Amino acid sequence: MNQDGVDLETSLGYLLKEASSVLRVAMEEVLRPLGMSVTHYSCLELLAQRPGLSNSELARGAFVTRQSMNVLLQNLEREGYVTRPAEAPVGKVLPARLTPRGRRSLEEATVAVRSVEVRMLSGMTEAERSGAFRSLQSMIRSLREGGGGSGGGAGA
Amino acid sequence: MNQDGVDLETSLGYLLKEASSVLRVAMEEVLRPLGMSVTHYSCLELLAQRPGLSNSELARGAFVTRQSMNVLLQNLEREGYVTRPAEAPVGKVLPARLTPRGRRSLEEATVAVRSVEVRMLSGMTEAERSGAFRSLQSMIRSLREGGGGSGGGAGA
DNA sequence: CGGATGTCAGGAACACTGACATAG
DNA sequence: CCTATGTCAGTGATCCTGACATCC
Repeated sequence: MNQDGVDLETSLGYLLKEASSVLRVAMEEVLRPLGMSVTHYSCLELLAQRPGLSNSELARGAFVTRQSMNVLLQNLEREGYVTRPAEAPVGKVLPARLTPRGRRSLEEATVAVRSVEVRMLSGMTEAERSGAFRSLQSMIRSLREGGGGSGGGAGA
Repeated sequence: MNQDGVDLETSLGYLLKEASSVLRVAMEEVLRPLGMSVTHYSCLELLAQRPGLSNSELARGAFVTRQSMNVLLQNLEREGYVTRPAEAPVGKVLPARLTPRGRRSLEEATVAVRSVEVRMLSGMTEAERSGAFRSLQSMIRSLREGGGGSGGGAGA
């Protein structure tokens, strides 16, 4: 068996997909009662940690297109969770910031999300966590290096 | 900073999402020339390794709903990549199998996907890979245990 | 009867591609 | 000119919900 196949049972790629799927479901589960999607939460969290991020920067941080983030951002702005200046201080970039209401909303969500993360990491030692951290960073870096169609970046 | 936040920079959850996002993009990139989506490929791969899987089982293995998998399966059947008996041999379960055409299609895709997986794992030692494997399995197990609303299965 | 399955249908939430104008 | 950005519009894939029949 598996003379050519990747062998799903032992494939790190498959396991990575499975883990992120389970994590996504778990996060949706705790965020749904708050009327919040994962991207929604990610946006607020990004703004809390790095106030003034632009729409495009938020999109990259939440792993969606800037168009999707724009729709979300407009909703958040209309509902009073986020504010953006009417005029760009420089260029076209509109720096977004949380309102007090946005901050309160995020606090609720953070409690819920953190409980998921704590549960996910239960049963792992500190060494295992830092090992997993480094491994994931390595995978991301390797995929990004050779990934883009812009040409080979494999060299030095 | 981050008196309450999860700190995206050091969050394994965030890193997991990032890694799966990058992996997904990389897989879509190599599968697109073959006219194949990730779920499409996953379905063929599952059938190659475990012939006779039903629609519901394939859906669980590819992390989509059975309705979504059903649509895909019908397309694959109509285009001659997969066959299912007209009558269920037992119960309602229709065991699906790859046709020779499906197998050929999968072979192309496997080469492409495996190159992505190899690239992802480049720069990691064997110990790091098995460590990451165990860590991901642990995260999945922990999230599943306390996750579902079906009740606690934590007790022995 | 309940539980799991296969299948069809409608609608909703979400994301993506394409396109355009603006700014550097 | 080229790139990045913000934005509008249309499209697509996925999901959820409900429904119905079948099989254990």
